[in-house]
Amino acid sequence: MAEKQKTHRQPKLSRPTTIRDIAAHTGVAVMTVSRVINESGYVSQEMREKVLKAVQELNYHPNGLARGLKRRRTQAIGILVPDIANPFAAELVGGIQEVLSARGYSSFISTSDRSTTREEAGLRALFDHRADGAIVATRETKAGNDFLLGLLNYDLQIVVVGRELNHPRVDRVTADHFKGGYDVTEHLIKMGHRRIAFVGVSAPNGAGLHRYRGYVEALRANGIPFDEKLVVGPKVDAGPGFSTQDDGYEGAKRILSAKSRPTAIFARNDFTAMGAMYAIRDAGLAIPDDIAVAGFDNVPLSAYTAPPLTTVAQRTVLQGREAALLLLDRIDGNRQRERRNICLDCELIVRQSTIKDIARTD
Amino acid sequence: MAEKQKTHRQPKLSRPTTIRDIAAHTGVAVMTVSRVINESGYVSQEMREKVLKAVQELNYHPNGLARGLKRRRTQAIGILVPDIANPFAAELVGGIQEVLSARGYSSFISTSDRSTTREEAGLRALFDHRADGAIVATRETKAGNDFLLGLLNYDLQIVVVGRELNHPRVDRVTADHFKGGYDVTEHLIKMGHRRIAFVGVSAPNGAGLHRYRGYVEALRANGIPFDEKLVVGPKVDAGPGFSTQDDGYEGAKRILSAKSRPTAIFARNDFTAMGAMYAIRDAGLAIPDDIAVAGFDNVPLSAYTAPPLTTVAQRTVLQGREAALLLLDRIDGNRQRERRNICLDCELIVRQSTIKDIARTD
DNA sequence: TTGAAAGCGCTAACAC
DNA sequence: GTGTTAGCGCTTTCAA
Repeated sequence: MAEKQKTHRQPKLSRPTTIRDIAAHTGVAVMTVSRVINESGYVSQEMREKVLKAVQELNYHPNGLARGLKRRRTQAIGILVPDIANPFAAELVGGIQEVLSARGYSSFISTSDRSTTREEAGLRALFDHRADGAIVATRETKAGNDFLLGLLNYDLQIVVVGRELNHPRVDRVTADHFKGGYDVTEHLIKMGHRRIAFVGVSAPNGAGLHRYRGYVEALRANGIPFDEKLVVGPKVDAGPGFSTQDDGYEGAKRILSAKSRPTAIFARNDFTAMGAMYAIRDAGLAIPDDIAVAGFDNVPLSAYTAPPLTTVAQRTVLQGREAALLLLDRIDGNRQRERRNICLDCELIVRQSTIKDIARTD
Repeated sequence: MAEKQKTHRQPKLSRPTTIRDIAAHTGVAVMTVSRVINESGYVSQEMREKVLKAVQELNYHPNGLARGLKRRRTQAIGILVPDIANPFAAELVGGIQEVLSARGYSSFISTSDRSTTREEAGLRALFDHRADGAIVATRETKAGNDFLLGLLNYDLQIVVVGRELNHPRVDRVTADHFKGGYDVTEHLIKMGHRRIAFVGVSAPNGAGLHRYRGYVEALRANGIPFDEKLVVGPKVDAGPGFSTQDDGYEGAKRILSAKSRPTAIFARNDFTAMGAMYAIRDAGLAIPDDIAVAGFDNVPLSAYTAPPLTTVAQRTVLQGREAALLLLDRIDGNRQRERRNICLDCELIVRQSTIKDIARTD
C-alpha cells in the first residue's frame, strides 16, 4: 500500500501535513494521533505503530503555532545579544544552545546592535510570538530595563548574562569582571607600571563597567593615585555599552600624545586593545618595551597579535550553559523560587604584550 | 460583567490582553477591534479612537501565534548563518534586518556551527514555527541542500547568500569571489611573486571555493604553473566549509617548513591570514619583505594588523539588503517569478602586507 | 484505551 | 460601517 511515490514529478507546493491528515490516513481519532506524537496518555501498541508509520510516510511535523496557541508554550526561547560579530556572543550562544537543544527547545537569536529601539523590537517580537523565555546579554540601559520589567508582568521568564536586572524572578549569570579587571591591573603594577591607562570608557561612564571598577580599585589598593587623564572613552561615548578597535586606536592615540604618557594600557576588551596596539606602533613605540598592553575577553585572535596579548578569559560557554539551565529550571520547574545569581571566576592570561623579559622574535 | 480590574495590587502575572478584552472594554465587536489594529476595512473615526485608547490602556499586542495560525503568515523570517562570531555574519544580518524591520517583519537568527544536524534543527524550528521565509548563508552540504529542497515543497521561501541552491524558486545573492580571488592573486603577481601559496583549503576540496578557483585561474592566465604543494587546507579538513586563525597558523607553518617556500601567501579569509602572519613572524621572517600576505573579507581588524592586511572587500551589508528585498518580493509578491541571481563586485584593498616599498614604522 | 467537543486568539468571508 | 460565524491545527477536558 501507500505507493505515494507515484507522484508525477515535483509535488507542486503541498500544504504541510496536519494531524487530521494523519487521523484520516490511519482511521483513528485526531486525539489518538496527538497522544502518540506527544507520548501522553494510553495508546495501544497497534495504534501507535500505525500512527507512527503514517507520520513517517506523510512527513508530519506538528504546527508550532497551533500547538503553542493551545499549550501556551512554544518550546522556543530567545537570545538577545548586543552584537553578533563577537566571539563572546558566539560562545555564549554555543553554550546556551547545547543545553536547550538537548531539552527539546529551539532558540532564536536577536541583536540589539547598540540600539534601544532594535532591542525593544527584538524583545517585542519574541514576546508576541510567545517565546517561553529569554536570555538577555545586551548592555543595560534605562529604557531596556523598563521594557524587560514590563514583560515580566506576563509569563515570560528572563535570565540576564553579564548585566543586572533587578527583579525577584530574574536570575543572573556573570563572570567576575571586577576581579578580572583588578587582577590584570595588579599584574601590570607588579610588572613595575605606575602610570596605567584605561582605554574604552570615559571616567564618568565607568560606574557600570565592573572591569573598570576593578582597575580603579587595584590602583587604590596599591597606593597609586587615580588619574582621570589616563582614562579615555570612545569618541562617541555610548555609555557603558561598547568599544571597538577604532575606539581603541583613537583613544590610545589621544593618550599617547598627552604630556606624560602612560607606560601601560589596560583596554576594555581585546578589540579595543588591538586598536590601541596599532596606535602604539603608529607612534613608533614598542610593545611591551615602551608600553605594555592588556585586553579583556581572551578572544581567539588575542593569541595571534604581535605580540600576543595579555588578557582575561571569562568562561563564556559555561555562562551560556548555566544561563540556559537557570532558564529551563524556571520554565519547566519552579517559577516562584528565589532569584539565583551565578558569578564565575575569570582567569588572567599573561602573554608577551606585558612581559619584557621574554625573548621576542621581533 | 468583566470586572477584571479588581485585582488587588501588582497584577500578579497578568495574562496578556486579548482582542476580546479590548472588545469587552470598549463594547464593540471583536471584529471591529481587529479591523482597527490591522487598518483594514471601514471603521468609524469614533470607534477607532475608542479602540486605540483601550489598546493603549490595556497594553494590547496581538498574539502572533493566533494571528499566524489564521493568516498563514507570521511576518517572521529566519536567517541562517554558519557561525556567529564573524563580521561577515554581522554585516549580513545588519543589512537584512534594516530592510525587514522597515517592512514590519521580524527576523530570527540561527547558527549551523558547521554541523549539519544543527543546521537542520534550525531550519526545522523555523519551518515548524511557520516562518514566512529564510535567508540561508550557511556553507553548502549535500544533506543541507536536500533538507532545503524538501522544505521548498511547502510554502517556505528561500534566498541563499554566498552559496548555491539549485531550485527554480530560490533566488541567490553573492559577491564575485572568483573575481576577488583572481584580482588579489594578480596583484601579488604584479608585485613580482611567482611562488604564491593558498592557505585555507586543500586542493581536492577547492572546487567549491570560488576565491580559490580565482587564484588558480590567475596563476594560469599569467603563465605560472600551479603547484599543489603550495595549497594547504586546515588540519581537519571540513570541506569547503571553514577556516580559522588556527588553521591559518598551522597551514602556514607547514608550508614555511617546506623545501622551497613561497614568497607570498593568499589566505582564504582574513582570520586565516592573521594566523598565517603569526606563523611567519614565528619563523623569524618579515612581512612583506620575506613573505607577502593577503586575506579576504576586509574584516574591521584587517586594518589593524601589523602590518595592515591586503584583502578583498565584499559588500556584505548590501548583500544582506538585496537578499531581504528578494525574499520580500517573493513573499509579498510574485511567488512564481523566475529565479534571480545578484552578483556583486568585490574590491581589492591593498595595504602594507603586500607592499614592500612603503616605509614601515616597524 | 479511545473519541467527541470545545476553545486557544485571531481573521476571512459573509451577513446586516 | 459593523457584527456574526466559522475555522486555522492543535490539546484539554470529559465522556464512552
